[in-house]
Amino acid sequence: MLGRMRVLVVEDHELLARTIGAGLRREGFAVDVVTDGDRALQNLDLIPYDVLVLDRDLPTISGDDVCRQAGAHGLPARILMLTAAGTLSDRVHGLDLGADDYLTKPFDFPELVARIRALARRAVPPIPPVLRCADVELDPARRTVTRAGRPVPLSPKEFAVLAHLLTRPGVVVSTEELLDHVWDEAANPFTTTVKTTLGRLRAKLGEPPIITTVREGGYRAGD
Amino acid sequence: MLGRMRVLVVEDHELLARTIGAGLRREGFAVDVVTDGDRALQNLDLIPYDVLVLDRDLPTISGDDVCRQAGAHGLPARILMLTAAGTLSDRVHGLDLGADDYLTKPFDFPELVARIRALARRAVPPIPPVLRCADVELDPARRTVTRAGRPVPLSPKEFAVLAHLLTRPGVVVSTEELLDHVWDEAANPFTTTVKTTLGRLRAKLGEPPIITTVREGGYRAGD
DNA sequence: GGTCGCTTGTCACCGGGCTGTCACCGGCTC
DNA sequence: GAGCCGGTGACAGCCCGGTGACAAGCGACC
Repeated sequence: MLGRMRVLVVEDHELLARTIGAGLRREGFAVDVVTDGDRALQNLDLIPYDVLVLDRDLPTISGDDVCRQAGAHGLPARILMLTAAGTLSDRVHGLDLGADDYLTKPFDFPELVARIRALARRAVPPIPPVLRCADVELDPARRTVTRAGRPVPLSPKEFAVLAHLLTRPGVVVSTEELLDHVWDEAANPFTTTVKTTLGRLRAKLGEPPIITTVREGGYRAGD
Repeated sequence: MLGRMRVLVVEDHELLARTIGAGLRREGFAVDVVTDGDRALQNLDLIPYDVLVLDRDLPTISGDDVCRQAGAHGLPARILMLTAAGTLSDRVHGLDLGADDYLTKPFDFPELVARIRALARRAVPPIPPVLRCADVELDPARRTVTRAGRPVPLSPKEFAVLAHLLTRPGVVVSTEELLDHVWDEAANPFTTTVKTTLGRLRAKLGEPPIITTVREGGYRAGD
């Protein structure tokens, strides 16, 4: 990766924070260190960090909250969460909150560096964890869809199609692309599978329509 | 992110491979499963996967080699490596080879799913540029045309003709060229199809005219 | 193991809008 | 004024997409 990578370390344990900061600087990163969530959010507003190293147990504002707000702001930083040795569900929950990776304390420093590098390689901003379109919300982590607050039960295929459409609202997605990404090799492109699935999806979503058809083109959600 | 969810699982232990495949399909991913590195590379050439779940210990071609070659090909897939419980340096090495994440066996299935989701949460493909001419805008991705901000509903043929003209503003496009690019081989060159379509297109675009006619030459948009 | 229910792929059929064709008209050029 | 060339309105066939029905596959549950 080109240029210096900007890293923000958020860690309330001061000694640990300094140690991490110094170590990362020695590895060539441009590092800022703050010790609480308020400062973290302030800095995030000002500086386009590449990676955010975030302790989960913070005073005032928790790491989870920082994570959520960072996601909501559409901030470009990749998030690496530091957690105390916890349960599996804790760890999974962290990822689904919008973190891109996590590391359990205590950790070895080379691993932290390697993970930061791996994160910085992903040049692309993360997507906020919940997809919205009008009064439809799709939560990838919880695998749920609601319309006007009411749950809409969807089958796996229907959910995948809707998720695919909602990632790029307003963009027309062709039948071929849907077959490529939602179905697998076994899918027969000469059948009516896609349009049938879309019909069922539309029926479950109800009125007014969320998905429009573009003749000869494909389907579009939103706008 | 979740919309694009094509996953290739490369795992030589057949039962494990099947289990992972079935589980991921139930989570809504489009999954292909192969059991060796050769097949993996073949599939990677053919299909644009989003995430590659790669066992490190493979027969014939090692996971490391697949990883390297996938990286060399500039393939878009994110790589999640599965490793036997190994040393730290092994794990770091995997990340530096180009893998984006790793998981040590044995692992819990929910964690695998969470990590794949985290990986799939990634770049949106670049948006094709919007074509403009005076107050007319044509967005190829959204398949929309607006005039002075107001949407102009066009049929597929009309849209294709306008798009073709707008890609080279000011250039005269002959009827033959339009037939070649917008219509297919079945089009009958001795009929009035093109001029009829152009008439309808002009009518929908309204005043002032965007498309001018060059007698004996063809049509031109803009300039 | 049997049965129920859900999901999903396939087929047949329908309806509507797109589009190709034709006839006719109008303007420009010899 | 005749000959061309392009524009326009009407119309009919057709193709694309929507829908309902059905069956196979697969878990879940008893």
